[in-house]
Amino acid sequence: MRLSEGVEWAVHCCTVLAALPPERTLGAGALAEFFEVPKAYLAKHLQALSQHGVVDAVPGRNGGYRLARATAKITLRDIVTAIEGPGPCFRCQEIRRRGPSGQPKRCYTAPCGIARAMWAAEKVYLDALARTTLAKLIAEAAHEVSHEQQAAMARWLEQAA
Amino acid sequence: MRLSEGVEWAVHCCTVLAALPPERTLGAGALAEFFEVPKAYLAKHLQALSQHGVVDAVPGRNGGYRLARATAKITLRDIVTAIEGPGPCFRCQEIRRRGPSGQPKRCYTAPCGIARAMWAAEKVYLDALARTTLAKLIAEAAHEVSHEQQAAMARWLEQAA
DNA sequence: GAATGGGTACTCGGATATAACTTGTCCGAGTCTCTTAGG
DNA sequence: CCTAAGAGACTCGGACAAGTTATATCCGAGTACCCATTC
Repeated sequence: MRLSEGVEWAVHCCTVLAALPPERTLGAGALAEFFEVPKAYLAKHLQALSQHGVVDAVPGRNGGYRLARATAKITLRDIVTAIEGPGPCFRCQEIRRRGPSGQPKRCYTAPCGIARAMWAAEKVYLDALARTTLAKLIAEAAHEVSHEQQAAMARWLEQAA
Repeated sequence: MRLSEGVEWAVHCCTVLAALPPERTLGAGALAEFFEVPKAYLAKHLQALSQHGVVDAVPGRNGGYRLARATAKITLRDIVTAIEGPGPCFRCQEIRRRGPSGQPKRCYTAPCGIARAMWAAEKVYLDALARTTLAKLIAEAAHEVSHEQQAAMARWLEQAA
């Protein structure tokens, strides 16, 4: 089990977008330059965020991306789900039905207990992600990141305007 | 993010091994027949379980696998970790250091807040898996599975002896 | 009849191909801006 | 001077390859059993 590195990219991009003045946007190219990642591939992930309503995409010359709603309303779960897809990590293949001691399908009404346990753990995981808002992440970072770097980021945002 | 289907195979195999009389073993071939899965590939996963101390492998003619300890001492976390590997799902690439506003490495002492949040969620997930013992799964299944199927499984275990 | 040595059959274990998915790239559709020509 | 039309440039969006991991397979090493031979 391994998450796509696109998740890390997406979350970081959202924190940068959160620093923008209202209505301003930032293009995939600018974000790719900011993080030194392949532009086209980052664009793919931003596209996923856009399709899931995490960010808004503005087409046209001065277009780009901006957060679709307030940082307090965006959670890590939203971003992870957008990048990784909605399906559960554990896919029950119902192998209990197969083999010599398997029974007809009608005998299996409830989901397999193993699958239920795995899904319950996944729910706990996603709930934990849902409790972490983008606003909380940014507030934490504000205390930890040096003023120097925050200034450097502000300067970069200006020149990228 | 997607778990290997080997996880499902491994857990089901453990429940079958738990039904064996003490000291009896079951080979990879028998388990593969029971679940109608490719024998060689299942063997690979059983090998992983063996290396992580979940099951014991007995070589030789009447050899095979048996649980390494009591079902109450084996958790879903043990099995998932054995199959999927020990590393975290989220691998922080430290992209915060990169790009035009990145700072020298010494400026980043604590792990990235994003990574901390992701890892905290993973810990919750693994803790949930660790609370689900094999004994609990089997006890639940005993109430749900029909007596007919339990008898079929017992018969199969006899003829596989 | 009992013991022993060897052959055989069955087991696990790791090294080896194939398939699927993640990663990475490219080009087309659409939109805003700037320029320029005309009124 | 103001307006408006058109070209241009920059944006997102989906379609198209390459690399890596998961899937599937095979063959070798080792062990216990079975049987024949011998005492």
